[in-house]
Amino acid sequence: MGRYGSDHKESTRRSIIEASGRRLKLDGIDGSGVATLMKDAGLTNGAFYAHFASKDELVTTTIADQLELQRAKLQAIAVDRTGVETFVRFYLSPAQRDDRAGGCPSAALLDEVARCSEAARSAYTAGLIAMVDHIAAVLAPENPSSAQRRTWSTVVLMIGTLQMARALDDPDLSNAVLEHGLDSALHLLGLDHSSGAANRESRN
Amino acid sequence: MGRYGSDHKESTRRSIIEASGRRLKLDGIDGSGVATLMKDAGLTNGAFYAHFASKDELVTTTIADQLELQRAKLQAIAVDRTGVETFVRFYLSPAQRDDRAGGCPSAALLDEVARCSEAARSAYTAGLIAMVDHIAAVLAPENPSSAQRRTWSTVVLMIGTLQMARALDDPDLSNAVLEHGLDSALHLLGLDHSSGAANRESRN
DNA sequence: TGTACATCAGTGAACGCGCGTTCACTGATGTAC
DNA sequence: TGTACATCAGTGAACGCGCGTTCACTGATGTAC
Repeated sequence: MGRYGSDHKESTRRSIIEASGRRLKLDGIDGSGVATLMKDAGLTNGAFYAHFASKDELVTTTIADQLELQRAKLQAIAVDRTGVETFVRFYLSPAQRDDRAGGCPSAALLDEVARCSEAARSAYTAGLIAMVDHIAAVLAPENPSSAQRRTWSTVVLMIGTLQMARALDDPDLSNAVLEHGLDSALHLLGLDHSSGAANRESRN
Repeated sequence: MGRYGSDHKESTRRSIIEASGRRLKLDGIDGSGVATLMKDAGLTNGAFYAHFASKDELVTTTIADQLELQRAKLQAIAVDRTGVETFVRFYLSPAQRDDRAGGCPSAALLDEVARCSEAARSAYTAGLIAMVDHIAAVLAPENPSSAQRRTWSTVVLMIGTLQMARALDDPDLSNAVLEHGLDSALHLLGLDHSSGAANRESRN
């Protein structure tokens, strides 16, 4: 054996992936260089290729890891309908909007993922399906597929809302878009406590 | 005067902005170099700085231009409620999804815009407000502000849906997400012709 | 127990390349006389 | 009318820099004998 413990390399690999998750979400995929990613993990650029065959392999691995982390968090919080609402309210909060490095990978990277390699898009697709399936199962335990439509729509609404809230340079408008998105997300999921359109209109 | 007509430089500038619109949407902002942008416009890199002070200035100008083009298109199509529905149906079509270079600037660039300069974000914000205001005015002519909530939510839903449809690597799932997004967008706008939740459920 | 060697995660300089930007120059036209 | 000059959009080479990637080397440890 060398000078390191038997699980040292694996733990280094994990620290690279975790640092990469934060950096990619903060600066984007094209905006993050290998040297910066390694520096974030406390290493120098040369060690990178002992862990990954290419930057694209790290990107793919990071996307899969980020979605898995988010799925675990979703599963812990969204145990029932009230839990789903809690998750949605947290997701569409100013705190989540302002935490780019620690927040949702989809909101930070979705349009870049669309330009990524087949491997990265495949990892992303698998991660998203897992989360949508979980939400649909909570909303309609007896018949999850019946909740697929509103679940997919709500997920893309939430992602789009967070992206928009980050892009707009007017803070009041950004907050308003978050609130509108929250109302509509809960409405699409059937989790709003209003009696119909008249009630919703009155809140505008 | 030099060897060119009096409006030659202005028309060259326009051709750079138009080529830039396509290229930025195709390869992203970080993914598009000045030399490529100029080559797309039929020029060499050196001429760039006779038209723009920096790449960021072109990006800002291009974002403003793209949103203005989209606003003009929206205004031409969405003249009444039926027109809004036509616009939404076109937006969430496979053809729009597959036309990245010619399609929606928000769907192609929204998460990159969030990382852009203040000037670019400001141009984006102004462009989005103009479009949302137009739609809200068509939906509720007597009281446009009452339609702001559902309009903003629908716009972010549409953008998120198109991004997701482009990121997913399963064609069937991508099509399904487009269709779910369309149903939900029309529902949020009050343009669906269903009688309620039961009808929507049955379509899943 | 002591010494020579193998291991291997990590270092840091270097590769060729494309980035955003600068600049001396080109050359077709209009103007001056 | 003919010639010298000014104009200026566009050219293309070059700047320093950071990119993704490669590689000879380091050095602390475990193993062999």
